[in-house]
Amino acid sequence: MASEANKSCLVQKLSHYAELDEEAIGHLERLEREERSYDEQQDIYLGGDRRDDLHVVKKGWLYSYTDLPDGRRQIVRLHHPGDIVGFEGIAFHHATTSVRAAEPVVLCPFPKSGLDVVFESSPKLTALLFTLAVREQVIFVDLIRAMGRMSARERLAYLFLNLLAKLRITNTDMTDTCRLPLTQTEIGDVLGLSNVYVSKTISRLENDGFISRKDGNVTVLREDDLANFCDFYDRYSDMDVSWFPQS
Amino acid sequence: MASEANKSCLVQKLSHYAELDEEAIGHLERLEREERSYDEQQDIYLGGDRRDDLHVVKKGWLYSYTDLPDGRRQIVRLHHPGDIVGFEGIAFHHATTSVRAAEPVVLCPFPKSGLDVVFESSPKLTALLFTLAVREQVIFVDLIRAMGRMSARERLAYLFLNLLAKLRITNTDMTDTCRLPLTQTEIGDVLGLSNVYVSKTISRLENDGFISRKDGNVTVLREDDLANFCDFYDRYSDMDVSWFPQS
DNA sequence: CGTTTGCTTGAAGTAGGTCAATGTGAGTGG
DNA sequence: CCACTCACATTGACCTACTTCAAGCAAACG
Repeated sequence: MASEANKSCLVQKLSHYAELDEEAIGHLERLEREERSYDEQQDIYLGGDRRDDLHVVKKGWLYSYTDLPDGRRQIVRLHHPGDIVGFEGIAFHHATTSVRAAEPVVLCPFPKSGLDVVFESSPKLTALLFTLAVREQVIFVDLIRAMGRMSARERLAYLFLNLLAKLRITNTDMTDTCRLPLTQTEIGDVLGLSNVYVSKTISRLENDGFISRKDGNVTVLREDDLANFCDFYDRYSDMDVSWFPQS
Repeated sequence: MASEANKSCLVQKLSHYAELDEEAIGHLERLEREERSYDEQQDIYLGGDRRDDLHVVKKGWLYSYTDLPDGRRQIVRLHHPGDIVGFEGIAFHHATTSVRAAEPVVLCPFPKSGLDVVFESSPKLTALLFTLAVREQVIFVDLIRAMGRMSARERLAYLFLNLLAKLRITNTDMTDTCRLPLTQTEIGDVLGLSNVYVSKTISRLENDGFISRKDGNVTVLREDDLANFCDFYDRYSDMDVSWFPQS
């Protein structure tokens, strides 16, 4: 169906970790049958909503966030093409976070039951999804570590490196530059900082020659130094798939 | 095998969410065949270690933590009886965190392959474990929210409430008091605070009549007020298990 | 071409950190 | 049973990384 060039991001991402047969690929492509577009800053759903479907991200960045009663906000996860949004809906009847488009996006909604089919027919895909869920936990742990014990400078370094590592999985041609369609207020809400201090700290990182900025793109200039500086581990490139069932 | 009274904590915990048949229970009990004791402050394993087995907690509290190169430490997870420790080992060859006993503990080690058996023979148990992995993500998200956007006072309130909610699952007779076998330095390392400020903040919470302390126990005096104060959600009591396969 | 939205920069305020002294059991050895 | 120690908790004084407030600016947009 899909040409090699614009192969589904989801398939592309999952294939990075395990070889999938025709049947498994068929299952995945069926999850992306329907398409829906959303405007920049539009909420896809809100925390507390009753949820029955998940989404595959086809295009654009979005994020999951929660508001505190008094208006403080925390962004807890950035979503990129190939990600599945709304997995938490499997464990709870109601959404625990809200999801918003950071820029114009295209999503493919599919019902929870679409996953049942995957679980029942492909042990290998089940193992992979399970592994991804566990990997996600590790990424949260890294963020907790950054927010609990690192300075603003280190947290920003962590954010940039993590973005690069993640995006490289689906953009194999990517080098050290990536688009950053987030306001500084949003970046602050990811890292638990104020927009003002994000601005000051990014400027300092730039002056010190660690990164550079141009037209909403960030370039990481001294990746090794930065990784060392914030003790960064790439959680995307190698996972243990040796125990997966054959099919 | 086990009498009703000292039924396995793992079985007890999982049974809270879904009815398990004899066979499934048998699988779980097999995971707790072997027992091993550890002293207070002893490390079970260290981040970076090659890991081939997981552990069921039989007795005592332990925690997962990571050190930064310069000695700062972040505790990322508290483990209690009935928890499975080391799930992350499924996604990576090497441990991503270290695990240490907060007090004398008893663990039941079992090989990764013990899980394979579960996956292959019980779809229902697989679904449950998957759901628990997702639920764990939500709990991490709550912690990220607390660390990113809440004051020390709110974070401590969150910690106490979360502990109560979690422990009530396996201790059905528990009311509003729980043991707290952690030093204030350890509590600080959980919440991203210094030991000194933990001391000051807990004292304030006590003076204000929210909690009381006695012999290493904490009592939550005004649970509703506290929950309101830190916008707490109990993630333990109700999960969506409606979609689970029948067996 | 005015309005809005986001970035920058500076000045002033504060939550929480660090340092240091003192207190207080719990365990240990004599 | 007492002295000694050691690990923790407490408390106060001082410090700083961050926040908040506020003003000015630039780019995007109707």
